Amino acid sequence: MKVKFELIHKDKTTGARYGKAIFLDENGNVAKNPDGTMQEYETPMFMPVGTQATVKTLSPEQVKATNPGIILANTYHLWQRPGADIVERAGGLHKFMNWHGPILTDSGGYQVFSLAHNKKKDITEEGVHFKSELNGSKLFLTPEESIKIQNQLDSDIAMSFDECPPASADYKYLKNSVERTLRWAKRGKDVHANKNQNLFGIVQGGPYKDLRKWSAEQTVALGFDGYSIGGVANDDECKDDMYKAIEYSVPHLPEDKLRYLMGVGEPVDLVEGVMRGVDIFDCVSPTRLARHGNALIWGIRTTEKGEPKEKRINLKNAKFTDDFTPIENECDCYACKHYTKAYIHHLMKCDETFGATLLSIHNIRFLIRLTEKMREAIKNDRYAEFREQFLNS
RNA sequence: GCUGGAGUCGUCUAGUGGCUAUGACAGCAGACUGUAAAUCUGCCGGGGUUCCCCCAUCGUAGGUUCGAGUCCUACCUCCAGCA
Repeated sequence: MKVKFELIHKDKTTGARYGKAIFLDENGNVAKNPDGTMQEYETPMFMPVGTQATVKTLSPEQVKATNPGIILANTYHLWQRPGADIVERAGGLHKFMNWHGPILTDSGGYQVFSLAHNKKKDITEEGVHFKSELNGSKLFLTPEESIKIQNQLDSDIAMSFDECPPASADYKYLKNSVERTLRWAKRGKDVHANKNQNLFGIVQGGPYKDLRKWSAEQTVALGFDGYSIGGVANDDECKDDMYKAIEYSVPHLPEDKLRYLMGVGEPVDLVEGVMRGVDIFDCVSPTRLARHGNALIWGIRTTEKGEPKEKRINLKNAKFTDDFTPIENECDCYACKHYTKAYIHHLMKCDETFGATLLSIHNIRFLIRLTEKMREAIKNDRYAEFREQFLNS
């Protein structure tokens, strides 16, 4: 299903975008979900991550109840297990994992950063050598292979295979890397064969204005169904560098295509990203924080480095033993409507999976509610005010 | 009552004459941004000026020894077997 981005309203003072990602069937009509609802999803949007074809600890029904649009899965991990052939024989990723909404597959580009780096420098022009984290065997992933796998997985949106360089990479390294990522994008596009699948390009270039501009312009020149901004929020990258990366990329991206800020999911970064023209985000943080006992709560705190960061509570802390109130009174999620902090504390102390489930539901719903509030603010041309309020909460 | 065995942090445990008493669990906190993450890190006898220092400590009390959780004696407690 081809995706079309409809830009509905731009906030008058900030330029933040409210729109819809609309998935079209072969006839160009809005596609329908099995339950009869239209396959169109409002932006700004937060996409929950289901790396191994499951949002960890949640059933598809539980994911759906958080009201998400698109969800993610990962090419590298599904390539390794169970293998693209198996998913294809299962009838594609949607059928395999029983998720009938849109799915975006990351290309494995992030694994170039998280798995290949810090081992050996094994990134070549041809592709990337991995040492399997499962059994140590040698793996080789190329742009062509990544796209072919994604074609087989039959996700709705495939991502170009890019290098996601560490935040510590210097200008010279980044320049080479950005140029290679562009060549990889072209190679991937050339073999992309799934007519029902969209292919997104990725802008790289670290915090450098000229590299981001060049990367964006060249990637757009190749022509993709949507564009993402990559290489942010790695290592100890400071917020300023992330915001620069967005500011230097966005002006060179077309207005009528989705803009995806990859891997970003701190509430403050969503708010800042949207102000700078980003439409969609994904992040593992709500589900990972959940498994580690943390619940996102409304507001901002300041880190030791002086940067704004999400507020959260650790339900494993002893002080919640007898706290019989919900995580957030005003939250409409399943966990907040039916369970107390004391109960979730108890589950986490006992290592009961249901604790992680409840916290995952809350954290995902928290971010999606945040995007819902952002949309309302944009529609009413009150985004600057909303942001101000959020940052001072 | 007799014989044998055993007592080490909240719990279990390593230790068999030599530097700072081991590890696990529990407990208390912290970290986490396109998931090698239901993981990782720190603390975990007491006190202080807490990257350092002082004091205490292997059931209790003595003893042997330059040096004892470790060897000896007595006692206490527990376990097993026998009465």
